[in-house]
Amino acid sequence: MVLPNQRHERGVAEATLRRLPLYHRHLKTLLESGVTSVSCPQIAGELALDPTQIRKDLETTGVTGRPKVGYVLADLIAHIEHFLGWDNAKEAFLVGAGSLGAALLGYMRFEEHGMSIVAAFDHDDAKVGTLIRGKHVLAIDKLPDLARRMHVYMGIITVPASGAQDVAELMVKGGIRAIWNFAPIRLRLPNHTIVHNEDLYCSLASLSQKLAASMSTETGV
Amino acid sequence: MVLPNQRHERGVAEATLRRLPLYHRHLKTLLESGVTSVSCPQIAGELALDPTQIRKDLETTGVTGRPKVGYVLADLIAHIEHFLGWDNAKEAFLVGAGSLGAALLGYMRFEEHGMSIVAAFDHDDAKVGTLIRGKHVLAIDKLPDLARRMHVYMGIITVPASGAQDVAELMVKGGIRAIWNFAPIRLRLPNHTIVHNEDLYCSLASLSQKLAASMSTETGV
DNA sequence: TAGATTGTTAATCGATTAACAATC
DNA sequence: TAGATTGTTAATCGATTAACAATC
Repeated sequence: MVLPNQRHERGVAEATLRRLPLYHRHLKTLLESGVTSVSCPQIAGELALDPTQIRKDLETTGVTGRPKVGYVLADLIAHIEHFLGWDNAKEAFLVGAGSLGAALLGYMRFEEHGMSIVAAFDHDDAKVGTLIRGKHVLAIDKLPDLARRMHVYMGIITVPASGAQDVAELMVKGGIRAIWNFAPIRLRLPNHTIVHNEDLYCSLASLSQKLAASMSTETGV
Repeated sequence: MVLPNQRHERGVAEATLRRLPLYHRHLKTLLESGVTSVSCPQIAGELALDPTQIRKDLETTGVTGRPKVGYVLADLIAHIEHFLGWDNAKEAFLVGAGSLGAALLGYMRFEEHGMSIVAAFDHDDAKVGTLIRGKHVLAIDKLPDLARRMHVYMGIITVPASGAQDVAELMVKGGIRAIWNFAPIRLRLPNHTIVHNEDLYCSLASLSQKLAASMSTETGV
């Protein structure tokens, strides 16, 4: 039997974490258009979602609103950004300067979303020492030391599946705690490491199944 | 009140659709190593998942096994591939030949996962007419006609958010039914269109929140 | 046969949705 | 005040997990 542990705060629902950025993006556009306050039913109408669900989601960020009025827009945005850690961007190392890695290195606006890629790593000597999208490419074996010295806690893996486990272990060795893994493989890491898998094949599966189902169901239309 | 409709088959759980590729990948490696049959408890042990959940997931593909023995490996793989539509790869058009688009064009093995990218589209005249990763880049306005003539039903959007809605509407106009959207924006499309959003900012949110939470919780360790 | 695993039904759990009092 | 919206509690829904009979 597991005793309740005060330290071990109840994790936030994954679904909520994935909806908050949606609200955030919409609220930012509202802010730009000069709006100063907003209500859940309003957001719900504009995003075609359920107002109660939105209220529950916003509640997790700790923001409070006023009946009849709604929320102060700037306040709401600030709460979401703080809750997601976006107001304090974490530096990240990216490993695997291939085409996908290069694309991510060039992604603008990760800074506004809690992450700043400060360097890339690759095992290819031809790439080491060069700049890709303005970011230095370093040799992989430098990673653990550098991560520790620079206090980098976030890593992105964009190497092929075959090399991902080794890269992940180097990251953990360097004290990295959160890994965004784009390699199509399940990493085996210590439990305290936070891993988010961005497995495109898994993602594609739901789309292809639904399309296949829709193609086979139709007989006439 | 909604009457039960035999045509409208109950949708498969999204979570199941996302786990099937995991099993598939693992089973393929088992197949390569010469294994011919496999049981749920075995898979569960190797992937650190629950055996009952795996059995339920496999059940949705329609495969049947034998008590005590398990499933015939080749049979199981074939059922997953058929269920996901991977045994009959759909042709796809990709719009937005930027760095992310180019990375996807170069992705090997989409063919084994139900999708074959046959051409790319871009509004940049400098790119139109060239080859990227061996795929022709065409002018965007050619898309609807070509999609209809070639019977292409799947589209991938890798343009910036500002252009995504227009691209999506062109796709729908061309008869495309399933869209894999990498642009960070919610598309407004007819209900019959299947959309899968691959919003990296939303995805990053869960990772950054968990990291931020873990950084703030620790006082000593 | 004994034992392990499938197939299936029931129980649990968590997230979504509904209901409603408090309040501005 | 009347009406709309928040905050919160209860009900519903669906997915996960457990239980167990059938079977090889």
